[in-house]
Amino acid sequence: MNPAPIELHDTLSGARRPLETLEPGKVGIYCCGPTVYDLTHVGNARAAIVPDVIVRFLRQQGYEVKYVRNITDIDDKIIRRSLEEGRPAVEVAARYAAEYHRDMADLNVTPPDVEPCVQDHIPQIIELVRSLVDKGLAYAVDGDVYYRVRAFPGYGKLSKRRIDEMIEGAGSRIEVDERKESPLDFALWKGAKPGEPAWDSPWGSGRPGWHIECSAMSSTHLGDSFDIHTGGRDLVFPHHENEIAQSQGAHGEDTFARFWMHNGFINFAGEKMSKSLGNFFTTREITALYPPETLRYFLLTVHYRSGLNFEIEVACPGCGADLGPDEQETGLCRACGHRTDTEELRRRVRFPGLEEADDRLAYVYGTLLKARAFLAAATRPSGEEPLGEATAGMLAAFVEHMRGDFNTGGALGALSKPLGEVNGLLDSGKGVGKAARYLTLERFVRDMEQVAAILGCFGQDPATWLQLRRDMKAARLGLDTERVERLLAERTAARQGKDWAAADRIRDELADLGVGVQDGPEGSVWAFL
RNA sequence: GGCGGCAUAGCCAAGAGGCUAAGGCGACGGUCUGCAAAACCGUUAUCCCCGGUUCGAGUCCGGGUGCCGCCUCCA
Repeated sequence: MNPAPIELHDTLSGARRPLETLEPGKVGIYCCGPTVYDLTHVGNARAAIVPDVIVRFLRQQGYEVKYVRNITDIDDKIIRRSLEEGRPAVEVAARYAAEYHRDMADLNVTPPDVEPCVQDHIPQIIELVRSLVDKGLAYAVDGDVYYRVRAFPGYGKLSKRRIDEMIEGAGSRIEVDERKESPLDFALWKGAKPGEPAWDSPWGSGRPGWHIECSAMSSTHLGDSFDIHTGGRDLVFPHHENEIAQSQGAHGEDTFARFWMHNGFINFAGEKMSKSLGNFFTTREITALYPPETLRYFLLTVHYRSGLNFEIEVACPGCGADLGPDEQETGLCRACGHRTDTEELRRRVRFPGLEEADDRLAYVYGTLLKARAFLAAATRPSGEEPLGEATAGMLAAFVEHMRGDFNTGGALGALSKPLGEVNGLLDSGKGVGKAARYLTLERFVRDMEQVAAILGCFGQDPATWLQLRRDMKAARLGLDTERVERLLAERTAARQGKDWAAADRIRDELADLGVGVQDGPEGSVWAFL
């Protein structure tokens, strides 16, 4: 157990605070998981990867972590979807839960210790609602039960707003239900409508409202009080505000989550991802183009609380010009007048940020591959030698950044110098003793395993990953790899005959395909330019 | 309208009072190379504007300006 403090930003206090857990050495964390009504999008991916890295880091630091991430499988959106698909809501939920699990596995997200779902917690939910009614914090109307927001003094403390301001601002936007005492009162229990999933309750047949499940499931699995609660920024209000009202209303003001962590949004072309804007991308659309780890790495290059911009490039199929945002929307190229339909444009989208992440990952894995090959071919020296300075300090610097509110961006930056140092040693090793060279590389490889355990990146077999990456990039670019191999063989023959002119001509031809060659002592290999 | 967040080099991005403001991409120069590429080395910023607090501020406070988000389903 490392005594150095871990600091994290808490939304409720609005400040960075040292992590002090309820029980020393133990952390209970609740993560608001998905509502399973559709395929996960990249925003969902981020909301899962962020707590995953937090949990991994806390464990690496010696904490015993109990990680709970729920699945919301009863909800208006699921019911709507089930009507669209003409299938029972439970089937819809089960299907998208399975898809979610597949995406999470692809993205190397550690499964939670407990993954509760609403359907399995109806009794706990009813009990919680009943206790709120008993305390005067909720009231039943016609089979519905509403939370009496004005009866909870702290309402608004998380999202930093006041009830009166909200009513004023929202008056024109919320359809006021006359049966509610206040427009802000929210449903804890909804009376059954025909065709909807329903359970018996003291207020008649019905189902839980949106927020109550997280209050019930967190206390069931982590207790009335626990350490960390995470979710996307948009959940601050109303979801988490309402959770606080429910849980503290039922269990006391000094209960519930001690730290609230919220991850920032992913934006496309500078604006929030949204279906209506057509800038909505599922996780799978991305992982069809790039290795899943590339997406994961890309999401970790920025601090979790910041917004993250996904730049999009689409070239006009007609003239190759980059299309601007409005051209992307209309599909009409201003330069040549070519019109392209939306589906076609989506297939042609390129993500410069992901390209860069992909290249960077290839550099890291390439380094790892070379370092391991070197170590496998050499014998370990006996005795001790001072290691390369950057490599020796790498893990400590990395961890230091992580301790400061899980700053993955800064932590990743701490790998650069060591990476350069290691590649330098691999290249020549000049000016460094043989033993120091070996031991530095050994240390690097070993510490990168720690880094990989924390980030969930850099942990695959380098050769396998590099191959996957190359295949996907070839597919993405429409590269004929057989032709490349053939040209490469021709060039090798030319070089052996010292026919430099022919060799250079073939190299130009390969360059036109987007491929560069690297000549080394063991022959030539190709890579993307 | 209310509330919140952000503004650091050509682009992305760390930084939460104090040694020479991380890192990545790009660009330029060099090493290596048949020439290249890859890899390595080097160069490339005084932090939106104004005022204040402090011995000292990118970092704190006040006022501008500009983006973004939430207030309705949203990760």
